[in-house]
Amino acid sequence: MDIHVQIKMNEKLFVRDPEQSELGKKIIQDSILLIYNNGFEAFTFKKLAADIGSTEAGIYRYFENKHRLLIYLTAWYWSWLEYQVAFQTNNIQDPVVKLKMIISLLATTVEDDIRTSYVDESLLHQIIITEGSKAYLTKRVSEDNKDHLFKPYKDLCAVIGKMILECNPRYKHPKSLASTIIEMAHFQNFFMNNLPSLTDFGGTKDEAEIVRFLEDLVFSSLHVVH
Amino acid sequence: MDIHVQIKMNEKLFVRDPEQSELGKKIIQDSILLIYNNGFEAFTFKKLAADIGSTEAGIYRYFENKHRLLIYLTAWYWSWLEYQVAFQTNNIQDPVVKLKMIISLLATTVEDDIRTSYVDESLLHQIIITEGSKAYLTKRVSEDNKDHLFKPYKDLCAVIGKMILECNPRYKHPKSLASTIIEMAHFQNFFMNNLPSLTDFGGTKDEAEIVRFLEDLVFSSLHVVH
DNA sequence: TTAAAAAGATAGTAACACTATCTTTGCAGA
DNA sequence: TCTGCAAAGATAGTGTTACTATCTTTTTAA
Repeated sequence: MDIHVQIKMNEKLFVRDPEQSELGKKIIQDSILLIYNNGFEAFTFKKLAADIGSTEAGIYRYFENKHRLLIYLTAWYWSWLEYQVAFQTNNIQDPVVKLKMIISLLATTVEDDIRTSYVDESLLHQIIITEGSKAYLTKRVSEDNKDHLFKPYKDLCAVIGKMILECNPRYKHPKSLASTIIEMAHFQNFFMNNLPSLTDFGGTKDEAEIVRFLEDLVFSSLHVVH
Repeated sequence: MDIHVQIKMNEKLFVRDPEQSELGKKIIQDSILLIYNNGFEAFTFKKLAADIGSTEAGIYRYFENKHRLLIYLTAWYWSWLEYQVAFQTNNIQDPVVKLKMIISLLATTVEDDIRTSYVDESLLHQIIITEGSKAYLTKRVSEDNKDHLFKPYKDLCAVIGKMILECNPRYKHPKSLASTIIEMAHFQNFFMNNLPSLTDFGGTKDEAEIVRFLEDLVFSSLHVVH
């Protein structure tokens, strides 16, 4: 089987669709590498262009600026993760088991999905942990939100919210609990590796502990035994 | 009573202590205003200098760069909040009541503390919500952490962690739950106001609902009735 | 009174974040 | 095979940002 998963992205995320050309794909591939290695602050279109043997102006033909590229990467990641969730929870009936699967997908190192040739999901996952929230923590959030740039994130949150209600239809804050799970899956990971005293996992640095923490948090809140 | 609260800051946070001069205090006061109004990305030392009628070089005599200034502001805020927590929970015996007080302090709009003349805590609170995590979400975290720049945040987290254990000594993840409370008090507020579909408070936009969400989250996890 | 610390004034540089324009390449249809 | 047009490459230029340096003036504290 030689299946390629392609994710249809909102057209406002780019100037020219990077999935439609070799240069576009190289921009995605190498920007992931560069941001992963040097961080988003140190990342520039000039360095990216040099890396892929193109020019600054060439990159600008695909993305308005580096912030838009970051939003693109996060949107891509959340879309891909929602697909993973749908795929991995398919045929599971028990919403508690489903929710556990989602927590595990969120909080555990992802492997590179070979069906998406030019995106290294495991690097992208690390980028989302460190840089993801910078996509929306800006003065422009509302405008960007009107352009539906955060739809994949919100969709995933809605999916998780629904599953929470399936576990306990009387729970009062499904969406807030969903966004808490998503954010904390990443923040606890970041803290564990960089500011360990903010977590209880500094000793082992084991992602499985984050999963246990989140499961306990969620199912205690839902008053569901797991 | 004319009491002035002064917070002793780590010397690595600045080049010259801004609390020791008029210019320094103006830098703090006006940087808060500027970042509040335009966001951290658009904030520059040049604009700040123009605003306070000084020069760019003048600002650099106090802070190495704008990122250090942001770390300073966040460190100041967390120190001030820990003081608030100590003050407001003094004479309360019941750890559950104490924890509720902390949640309320974290998640509710703060009023400007008149004892700190040049810092507007209510604006600073808003800045911390939007820009706070950018202080540590960088490639430099570990180095900055070695210089103890995040100590006030970690101290507050430790205080909350202790109180969690007072409520339930057998709870397994006090520090992670503490950092979750802190982060979510802010993120749910940001989401409520900017990406409301990520929360259950989009309709009312009422901070009291965030408090209820967090209390339910915490006391469910601790298996404590509140 | 004096000297040294702080602040002000001014200038300069490298990198960043773009925009513009012109040329070359590749490829699809007539 | 020719033609036309879109994508990419090459090059240049501009305003801003993020600093650093140096010199002068003002303030302050011994």
